[in-house]
Amino acid sequence: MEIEKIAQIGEALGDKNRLLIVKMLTHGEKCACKLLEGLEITQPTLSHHTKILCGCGLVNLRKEGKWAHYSLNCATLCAYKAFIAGLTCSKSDKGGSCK
Amino acid sequence: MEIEKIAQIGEALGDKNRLLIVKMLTHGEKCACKLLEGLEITQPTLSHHTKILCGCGLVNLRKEGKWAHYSLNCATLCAYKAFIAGLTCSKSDKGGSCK
DNA sequence: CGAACACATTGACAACCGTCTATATGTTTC
DNA sequence: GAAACATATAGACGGTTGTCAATGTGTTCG
Repeated sequence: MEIEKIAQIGEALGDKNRLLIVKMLTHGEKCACKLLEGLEITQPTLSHHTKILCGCGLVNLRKEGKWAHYSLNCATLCAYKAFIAGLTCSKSDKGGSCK
Repeated sequence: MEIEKIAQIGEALGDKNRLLIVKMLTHGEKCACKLLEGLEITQPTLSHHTKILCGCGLVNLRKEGKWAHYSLNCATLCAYKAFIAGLTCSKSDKGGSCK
């Protein structure tokens, strides 16, 4: 994965509300209305954030009738995890383990 | 670590040049002049980026004479790694392993 | 001291961000 | 079809961002 893409994901994760959305989605797929309950923002603002999260590929959207169901995109999340995990603190820190 | 702090780190990692700086620092401490060589930005812009990276605690600064030596802050990096690694794709994804 | 060097700070700029209100789109239900 | 509902889009707002040229600060060396 190119560095621009990683930066884009980092940027998406660089907002408290989007981080909260991602955290909520770790418990499984959720509709926008459920996400909204857990946040202190208006509905259009949530829509804006979900668009950014989908835009960087971190979140999937499944439309069902009038509902929008959001879920984490495992592939993208894992790619980001792998990149971050690969950041070692020093040369001797083999594998980047944080004991 | 509070969610605001994680978001701040994510934001710091949400820029290509800062990501490149962090990557360079995984090979050990480096002075600003060395970092500058690996980037296509001016010296003041680098200074701006290092300030942001230090500000969120991801990077350490060690001054030695006229040189500024930068290195990764293991504690902060590991805390961020732990948070990201803890983001699971689904309930059944125990431990968030990305096989 | 004075020059050269490494880096930080200032101030400017266009571009972008997060947020809101208002409104539109599409769906379900009566 | 009309009303109610779930979500998206548009437009506006102040604030922030990444970048640069210019300048300042502190250090080293002749």
